[in-house]
Amino acid sequence: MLTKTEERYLKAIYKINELWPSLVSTNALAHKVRTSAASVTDMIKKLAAKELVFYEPYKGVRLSAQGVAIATQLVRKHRLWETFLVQKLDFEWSEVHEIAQHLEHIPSEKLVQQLDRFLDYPKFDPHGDPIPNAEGKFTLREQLLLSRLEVGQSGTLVRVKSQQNDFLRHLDKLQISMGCTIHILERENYDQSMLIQIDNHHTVMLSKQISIMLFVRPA
Amino acid sequence: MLTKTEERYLKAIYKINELWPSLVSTNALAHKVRTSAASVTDMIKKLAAKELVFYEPYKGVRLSAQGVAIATQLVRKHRLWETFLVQKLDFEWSEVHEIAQHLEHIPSEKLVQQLDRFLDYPKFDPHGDPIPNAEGKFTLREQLLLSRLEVGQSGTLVRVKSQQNDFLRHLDKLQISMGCTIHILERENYDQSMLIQIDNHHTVMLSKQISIMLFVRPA
DNA sequence: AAATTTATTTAGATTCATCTAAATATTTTT
DNA sequence: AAAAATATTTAGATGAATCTAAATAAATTT
Ligand SMILES: [Mn+2]
Ligand SMILES: [Mn+2]
Ligand SMILES: [Mn+2]
Ligand SMILES: [Mn+2]
Repeated sequence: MLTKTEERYLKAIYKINELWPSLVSTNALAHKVRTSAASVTDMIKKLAAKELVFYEPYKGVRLSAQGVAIATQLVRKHRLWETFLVQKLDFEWSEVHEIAQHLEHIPSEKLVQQLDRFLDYPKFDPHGDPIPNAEGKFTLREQLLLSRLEVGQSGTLVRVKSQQNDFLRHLDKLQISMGCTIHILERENYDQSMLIQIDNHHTVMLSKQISIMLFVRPA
Repeated sequence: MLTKTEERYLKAIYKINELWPSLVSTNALAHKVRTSAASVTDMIKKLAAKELVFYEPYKGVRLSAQGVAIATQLVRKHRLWETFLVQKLDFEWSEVHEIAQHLEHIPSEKLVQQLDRFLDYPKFDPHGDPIPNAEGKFTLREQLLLSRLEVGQSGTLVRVKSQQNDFLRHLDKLQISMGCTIHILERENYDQSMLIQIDNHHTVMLSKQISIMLFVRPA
């Protein structure tokens, strides 16, 4: 049995790897789990001893097949719980990440299995992230960054890149929600901000900072 | 914020007190949380320092008002989660206690609140235990031990006294379930076992060991 | 290629929850 | 009331996860 902390590290390595597919550095991991590099070195050794990661001193760390499997199950649990909180308990998408961080560590195969069934095997969580199935498999939808769309094009919001409370609440304020249609009206070359129209309705100005956090399926 | 361990101790004191309303001894508590008396003494001091318990060395410990409030909320969460697992996720009543032991420590006022609402404010959990409301209030139903019923009397099963997996599965095997009607057919004076009829249907022999674990509402 | 900067590891300390063994207090028995 | 048994506390140690500071390795700059 793994401790909650060991699980946290495994998932952190997995998530860093998602964005940057190579050896994960001690510092990157330390930043991700909000601890010191020294603590990371300790934990990495522990995980390596359990053969959940491959570790080369000074070079970095990567998950073993078993490590990937565990991390994937954690991601699965996390996203299922988020889906549950939004769909069944009427939580906002900005509130669920933090609670799911706790729930994902509840042990019980059957619990995940039944939760998945109860939710009718959802494929994506409230932030558009894919939910791995019991075997750890999931599919990615066609998606590209909103910032890549040209003037005149439009797309459907299918995924957000951050789970940060304040970011999601900001989207709420702009009335940007999952599945909405975004049409590019104008583009400022200087700072790459864009004027967009949402659901053929209201128009808002989006900074580059935000447009690079939104994934759309082009229309 | 309390650690999971501190919460466990508070709830343990609460539960011991439910059965035996007086100062809780170090040993009783040690037995309940499955640890050594020495560890209990340490933890008690910690809780006393936080004013969650009153502690007199060599005499025992009892919860402060704040301690009671916290313990009650834990019991509330535990029983709500058990109810959720049985009613929504199709778990057996024999499976839920262990999982709820974990879920009860998930922090979030809103989570409990919404869960309660989702379940439509249940008053009792799958084992017939009362669920405290958000203010910590709950009502006890009229109930007495099955072992107190006389031959000829009958009652409805409203509560079981143990959550042990093997005990509950044994009841399953005997087809004794919450809400069933139990009619006393015979009573053996020697070992206080009883022959009972369930739901006017099948008859089984019940040992004293079991009949003192079942609460019924007399018909 | 040497010097400097940055990243990583090691060493040593701290806190939490636990343990065993020893000391002490309380309760029960004789 | 003394002795014996039991319960509780204290003392000292351990493992997990963390920290800071120092040592060392690797990468970058000059
Ligand atoms: Mn999340
Ligand atoms: Mn998510
Ligand atoms: Mn229970
Ligand atoms: Mn219960």
